[in-house]
Formats: sequence, C-alpha cells, structure tokens
Amino acid sequence: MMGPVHVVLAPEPGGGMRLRRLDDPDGDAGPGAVADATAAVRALERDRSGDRAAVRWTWDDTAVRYPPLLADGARVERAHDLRLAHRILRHSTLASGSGLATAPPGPWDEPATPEHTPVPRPRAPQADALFDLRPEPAAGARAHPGGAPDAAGAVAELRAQRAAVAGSDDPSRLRLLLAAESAGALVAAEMRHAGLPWRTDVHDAILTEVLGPRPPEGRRPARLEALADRIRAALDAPPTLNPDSHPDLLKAMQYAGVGARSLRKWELEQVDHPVVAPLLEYKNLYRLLTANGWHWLDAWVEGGRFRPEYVVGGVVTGRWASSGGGALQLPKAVRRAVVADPGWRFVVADAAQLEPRVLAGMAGDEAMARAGRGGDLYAGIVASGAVATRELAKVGMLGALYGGTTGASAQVLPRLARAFPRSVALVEDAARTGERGGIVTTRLGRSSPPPGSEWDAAQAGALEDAAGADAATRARTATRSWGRFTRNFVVQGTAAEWALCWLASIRRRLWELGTAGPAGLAPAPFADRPHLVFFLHDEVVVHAPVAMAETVAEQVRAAAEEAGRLLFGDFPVSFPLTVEVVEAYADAK
DNA sequence: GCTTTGTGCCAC
DNA sequence: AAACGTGGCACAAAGC
Repeated sequence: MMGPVHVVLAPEPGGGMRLRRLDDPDGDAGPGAVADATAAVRALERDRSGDRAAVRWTWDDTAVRYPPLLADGARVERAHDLRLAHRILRHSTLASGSGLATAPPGPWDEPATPEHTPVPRPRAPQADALFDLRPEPAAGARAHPGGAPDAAGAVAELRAQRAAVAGSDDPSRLRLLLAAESAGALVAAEMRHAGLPWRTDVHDAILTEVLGPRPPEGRRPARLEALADRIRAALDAPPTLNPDSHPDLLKAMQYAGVGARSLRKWELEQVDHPVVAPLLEYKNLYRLLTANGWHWLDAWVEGGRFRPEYVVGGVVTGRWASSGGGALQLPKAVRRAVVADPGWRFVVADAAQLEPRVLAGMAGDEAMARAGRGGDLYAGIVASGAVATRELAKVGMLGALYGGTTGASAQVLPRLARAFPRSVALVEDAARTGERGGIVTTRLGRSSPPPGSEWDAAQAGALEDAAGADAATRARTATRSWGRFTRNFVVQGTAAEWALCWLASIRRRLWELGTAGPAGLAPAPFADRPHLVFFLHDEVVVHAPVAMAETVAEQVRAAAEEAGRLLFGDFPVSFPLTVEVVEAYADAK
C-alpha cells in the first residue's frame, strides 16, 4: 500500500484552482491548474480509493471549498482545514513557543472574509462587558486584503502548522485535535448538503393544530387572538392592550395587582392571578409562531430538507455554533415534522451524561468511571453511597461543572468531593486558574482565551487607592465569573472533542458500509448511502435505509467506543449511548 | 429611517 | 430577579 498523497487545493489568482502535491512542491498534482476542480478531485480520490485516506487534501476553508464539490456529487475522504487549525494552534498552550504562535497576526488570523462565507453572515457577537472575546487588533495588523491565500501561501501555512505541532508539548494530541476539527468541518458541509428531511405538511399541521390556520400577513392566528382577549379580560384592560408590548403589559399587570415584576415564565408561575394561565400559554404559542412558525418554514425548508449552516468551532469551547434557522435549538414541539424518507429511518443516538464521563476521563478518576459503568452515571453515584438520590447526584454534578454556589447543588458538592476527589479537584483547579486570569486547556489542546480588557480594568480598578466597595465587588464578580467560565471550558471543550472524534468515526464507518441498492431521495453522493443529517453537541441523527438501520446503530456505538479510546486510551471510562431507530425524530426519547 | 439594546426562551 | 456554563434568535423599545 502506498502512503497517502498530500495535495493542496487553492484558488489561482486568475481564476480556476490549483492542485499541488506536497511531496513535489515545485510541481503540481496531475493537471496543476485546473478549470474543473471537481473532476480533478474526483479523479484523484478514485485513483487512490483502495487506500483509506489515500488523498489528504489541504485547503484554506472547508466551508468554502467543499460545498461546490458536494454540489457536483464529489466526496473527499479527508481534508485539513488550515483556517480552523490555525486558530487552534495560535492559542494552544501546548504550542505556545512555536513560530506560528509567536508570529504577528497575519491573514490566517482573519475571520473568513465575506467571499468566504456563502450564506448570510452571522451578526457580530455582541460585546459583553465582562466576556470580551474579540481578538484585540495588534499594532501593525491590517485587514486581510480579501483574496483567498494562493497555493504557495497555503503550503507555507501548512508547513508552519506541522512545525508547530511537531515542536509542541504533545504532538499526538494536537494532531488528533486538528484531524477531528477538520473532519468535523467535512461533516458540517455534508450535513448541510444532505439536509435534514423535513415534512412541510406535517409542520403546517402542527402549527394549524395549536395556533389555528395560517392568518393573513400581519394578523395574529386565531388561538393567539383568543388568548390575547382572555389576557385583557383578566387584567380588565382595554382592547388596545398589546400583549406583545412588554412595557404596556407590565403596566397593565401592575394596575391589576399582579405581583410579578417581569414577564419571565418562572416568575409568572409563582404568582396567583387569573392572567397567569392565559399569559403563559400566549407566550408559549407566540414563541412557536415567531421562532418556528410559517415564516421559518418559508425561509429554511426547501425541497423537503432543512439546511442549516453549522459553524464549526464557532463556540470558544470548540462546540459548534449555527447560523440561521436556529438548528441547534430545534424545539421538541416541531420535531414531529422531521420524518425519514420512505423506506428510510433515523438512527438517533445520544451520549448519556457525556460531560461528567469526560471529566472522569480527564481526571483519571477511577471511582467516577466505576459509577458510570452501569449506563446511568447518576444512578452509579447513588449506588456508590455518595448521595441519596439520582436527582441530587445530577444537580450536584452539574453544579460542579457550572460552578453553582447555591441550593441543593452546592450542598451536595462536599459529598461529591469526598467520593470523587480527582474529578472535583480538576474543575476546582480550572476555576482557580481562571480566577487568576490564567488559561486552561482541554484534553486535546484547545486553550481558553485570556480574559479581556474589561476584566483587566475591573481588577485594576479595585487596586486603585480611591477604589470603593463597588469597585471591589465588581472585581470580585468578574473574577468569579471568569473562574466559572474556565471551570466549564475544560469539560465542555473536551466533551466537544469527544463528539468530534465520534462524528469523524461515524462518518468514516457509514461510508465504509457502502451502498444499499436503489437511490433514495437524498442528494448524491448520499442517495443510496446512510449519512449524517443532524448533530447537537452530544447527539447525532443518521438517515439510513431501513435495511441498514440496525447495522448503522452498531457502528454508531462502536464509534463512541473509538472516541473514548482516542481521548483517554485504556482508561476504563465508558461512553454508553441511547440509540433508537425511528421514523420521526420526535419518536426518539 | 436605520442600527443597537434589552428581554425572554429555545437547545445542549 | 436569579442562582450556574455555552450559544442563537425574534421582537419591541431605545438610540442615533
């Protein structure tokens, strides 16, 4: 078997694409500059198809380069995403001494330019006073001129990345992280290409059932209008009262003597007044209408598929974000509309108690790993004798992961600390590091950002001679808040790494299962193959021909075991899944 | 008129 | 008015 060939694919300044083999930096793979990149990619993938990952592509940005290939029905086995890798290496404490990390900011530090972003750009993240994560422009840094890096630039960047990894404190972990991140980018593009099967007629029926028929533009659906009347009646308010206006509604509620100071659900639930029931229901239906109503259907579902844009690494911790359509917040109420194609099924799998298990693995916590062996980690904690009930075990663990300081979660923390000292110490250490303004790093090497300028200012303010009590309070609040962030970062970030490895393994295994006879409704190259259609932090949905569903379920389980081994080697922490084969997403769980 | 901010709820 | 992490999104109000 030949080793893999490494091929850089980059745009030519004058148009078209260039394929350059890395082992032959002065020459070009096959045709060199090509007008039809798909044909060239397809030919090379086919020539080497006997070998797993026989072709290793490198390009600037999977989200830009891959969709056109997929549109032509071409799939690549493996592709290194330079921009995603650069971002990780630039900040990782494992590679902090590298040339890549110490160089002044360059084009690879720029976010993807508008030309790089095929779908509507997400709104700029709002600057939070405390968590200002936007990179601070260094002196001398200037905007990326706009054009994508050419082949020479991509080769140079790849070499810098390889050097940074090779010279790092843990090359194998970083190598795995970059491979997983890059594979995730392929999965994201493929899921968008394939789309999540969506039955517009079922969705419309759900809306009609709970809201009434679709009203003319600008009018309330009948059920909402009726609830608005009941709200007005309960408040003795005039017909002009608009329940969508918070100030008006709050005023009317105050006048009627409702003892709520906000319109939050949890607060309304605590007051006893006839307006509460219709108001809560109004808010419920209003949310469905505005977030996933007919407008959403018109905007996001086409040809029986929902195609969201996933933003790989879009969250600081390494989780994915999404842009448009709210793919990561699909409410349970509309999941009935997610129906598999005729003759196909969904294999829905979700990792049970992923974050505490990941914590056990990171901490080398044998006791916690043992508690997780039976499938339900929280039940295992109860069985260990540490706490009395499953609910306490759950809130206690979540409190440890999030930094909860009140209520039941804080009360059971000492008991958890006694029973699982290694796990608790790991998150406490991460919190202390953050409180000092330090940086924490995940299992595979993704590092947290340093605190922003607002944080520094708060700390400095408390040290000034004239500093008052409120300056001290502000500094303390900022300190603790950043500690909660770094505490959670290590666990959430490592869980995201596990999930990336899981996804990558599922993707490869599904492809290796091959085809299943006649083509279905999915687009090429997935028409006759099981394929991923949805991912949500610790959950995946595979769309598969009926006859293959059980095999797919087995492979998804095997992939979870593989992910555990990749991150934690022989350490005996398990990652059990809930796996179901269903026709509609709503039927899972 | 437009953009930004505040509110509140959805997902994990 | 949350307490306790990460996000996206829609709307009304406020600001320019």
